[in-house]
Amino acid sequence: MRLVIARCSVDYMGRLTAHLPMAPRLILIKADGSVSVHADDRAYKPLNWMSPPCKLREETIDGVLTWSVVHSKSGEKLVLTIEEVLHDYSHELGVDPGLRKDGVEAHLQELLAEHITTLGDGWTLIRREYMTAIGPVDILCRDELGGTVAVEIKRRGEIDGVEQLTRYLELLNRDPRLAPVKGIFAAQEIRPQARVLAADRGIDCVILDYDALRGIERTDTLF
Amino acid sequence: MRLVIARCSVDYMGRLTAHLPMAPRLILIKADGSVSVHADDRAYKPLNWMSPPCKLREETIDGVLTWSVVHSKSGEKLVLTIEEVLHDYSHELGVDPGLRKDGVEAHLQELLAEHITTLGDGWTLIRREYMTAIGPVDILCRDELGGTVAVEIKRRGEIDGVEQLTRYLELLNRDPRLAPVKGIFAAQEIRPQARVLAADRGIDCVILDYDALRGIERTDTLF
DNA sequence: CGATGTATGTCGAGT
DNA sequence: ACTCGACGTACATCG
Repeated sequence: MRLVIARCSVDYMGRLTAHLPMAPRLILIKADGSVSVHADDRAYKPLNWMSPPCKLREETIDGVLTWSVVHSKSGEKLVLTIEEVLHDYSHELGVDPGLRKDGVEAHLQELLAEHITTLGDGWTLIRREYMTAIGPVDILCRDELGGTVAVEIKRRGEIDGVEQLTRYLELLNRDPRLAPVKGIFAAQEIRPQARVLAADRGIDCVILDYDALRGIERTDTLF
Repeated sequence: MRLVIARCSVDYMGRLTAHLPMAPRLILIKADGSVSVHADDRAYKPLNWMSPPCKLREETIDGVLTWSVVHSKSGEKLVLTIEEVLHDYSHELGVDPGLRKDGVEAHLQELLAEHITTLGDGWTLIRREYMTAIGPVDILCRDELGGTVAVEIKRRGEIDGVEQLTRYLELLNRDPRLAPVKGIFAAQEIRPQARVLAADRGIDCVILDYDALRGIERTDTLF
């Protein structure tokens, strides 16, 4: 990891063309080869950057220090013209042990599958990740009358999730062993427009309470 | 802008729960209040971060240095436990003059509207951003036989773009002054699955050559 | 303020 | 290697 603070101008020629006029900025060079140019705002997003794999070449042209970063595959190019280096510090960090995450969609799916009766008394799970030609349906189950139900789970329910479930339902309903298949769109939060579209398609909406589902799971292991 | 390299462990409690075990990392504190924790890889993306507006509080609990960053609106929390500070440097950068960009979707739409015959000889523009109840169609035009054509433009053509165009077509075809309306899905690059779905819906796909379109525009102003 | 569409999205998983 | 969907997506624009 190398940290350079310098007055520089930057030109990016790649998926788009962009230019940054001369100003003091942080240039961050990571061990994976990536280069990013940060201002003192915009949260963690750099003004400009190059992702690995790429190569940095330092050269002096007519007395002007220039750093050229070229992407090894696409040929995208980032050119930094350095006017003045204000700080330059390098430090070896080593490989990071990595991040452990909890609480994403996969977990929601797991929890709902284990507690499928959340959707209704007498409901039973057929299986999680039920495979179809166009991809896996999150949950396939039966309601209390034995009717097939396909459940699409999202953290936030938006229109494209309803479209996705619609495509699954269309396919599943071609299978005479399953048809008729009802749809349930389940999410922690469902956008009004998605709700309207779902209603129009005859799909039921269910709000999932993540904490409550997790609570069922952990009633025996509370602090 | 403050750059700290330190051995630290990190806990995030917010939209999800995450933990980073103790290891040396870069902690980047910007003037806008944002805090990000970087490893020596993963391009520009931090392992963990807090976006502004947020507040950083440094305190020592039982001899352990702790930085708590709390988001001012959502209450999300990032806690850094610092074991050893290896480098600590601050520098005022001032306000950045900002980035100038070229080459996005709006420009593609403009260019295609101006050169609608790219789609076919004798084609004519009805209008850009043709308004419907569910939103504006990118381009509405007539083919050489006077038939109405709705064009959806994307930089990258994916399934949801086809869905969007399908909804527009359904609506436009209810207008007897326009019907029948054909659909064209135009993009610099179209995903195979999007292409299949489009074919199934009777929608034509067109690949847009941004450089060529821009070339028509600039033949008189070359370097 | 919510809804919508773009992004140099990035990232990871599956094929 | 490529495709696809999720993301603590973030972000701007528009109603």
